[in-house]
Amino acid sequence: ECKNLPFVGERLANKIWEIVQTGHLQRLDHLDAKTDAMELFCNLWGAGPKTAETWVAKGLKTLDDLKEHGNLNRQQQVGLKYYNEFLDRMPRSEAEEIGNIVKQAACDVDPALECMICGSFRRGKSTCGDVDVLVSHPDGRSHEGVMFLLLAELKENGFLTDDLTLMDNQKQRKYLGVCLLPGEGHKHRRIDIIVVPYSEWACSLIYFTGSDYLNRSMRLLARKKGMSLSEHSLNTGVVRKGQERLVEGTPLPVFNEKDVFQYLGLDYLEPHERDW
DNA sequence: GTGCAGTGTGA
DNA sequence: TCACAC
DNA sequence: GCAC
Ligand SMILES: O=c1ccn([C@H]2C[C@H](O)[C@@H](COP(=O)(O)OP(=O)(O)OP(=O)(O)O)O2)c(=O)[nH]1
Ligand SMILES: [Mg+2]
Repeated sequence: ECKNLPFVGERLANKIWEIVQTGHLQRLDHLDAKTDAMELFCNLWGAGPKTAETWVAKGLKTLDDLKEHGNLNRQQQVGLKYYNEFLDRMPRSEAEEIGNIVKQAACDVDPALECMICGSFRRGKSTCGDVDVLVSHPDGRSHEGVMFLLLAELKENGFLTDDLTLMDNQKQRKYLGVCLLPGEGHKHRRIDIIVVPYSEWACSLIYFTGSDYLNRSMRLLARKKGMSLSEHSLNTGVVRKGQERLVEGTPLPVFNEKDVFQYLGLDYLEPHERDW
């Protein structure tokens, strides 16, 4: 029956069948200590399968082992510090509070700045894994240097507690970090901020609203139509040989999200319909 | 059987 | 260039 | 797992 559901094929259906019949999946019995450690380590921000593999190979098993012998890079140290806090998601209302603080700070930097909370929040989800904020300036040029000023503003009152990207130059447009709402009883939360030229607002908005699955689907569709979609632009006349791009193509005029759907021949999707 | 998105940051 | 992230 |  469930095999008729999308993304449930024969292999998965058999597993579901086994669980329904026996209340158990044998395949899970063979999972060992190594698998446990791999999962533990891959949930650390900044670590993936490769790094986890080297840690397991060294015989490391616990988070305490990592602190001592993991040779953690800067991001992973932050990941370890907030390991448990980063595991869970925040209520939508909290994401909104965090977003509002960023909006206020942006307004203090320049009242003309436009600021939108994207990601799962914009898709209307009831919980959010982090807060994704898109920032730009409608005059088309004053976004330059804004990231630096915005972060300075947000650090003023200790709202940003840790950086996962370094601000080693003024030109950075993508910030990943950690924030903490003022007052008691709040957890540290992940925050992502991007500052983009206004000409890229629509493509950035599509990208940052997601979902990631929808982004990949739209980008694949673009590719099949000889186009290329990124957070910067939708290009036409792209010529590829496998992965490499032989001809860049030309950016199509895109003024809003609807334009992108239209060029791709898709019906427009409201943000809450993009939650694939 | 093959391919599966495109880009930014850190080291 | 690779690993990891969005 | 799915589209081709
Ligand atoms: O591999 C990825 C990951 C993310 N994104 C885009 C879509 C996504 O919606 C947005 C923000 O990323 P995030 O990881 O925050 O996802 P989310 O959709 O906001 O979910 P969550 O509630 O877990 O934060 O960036 C991609 O295009 N590709
Ligand atoms: Mg998010």
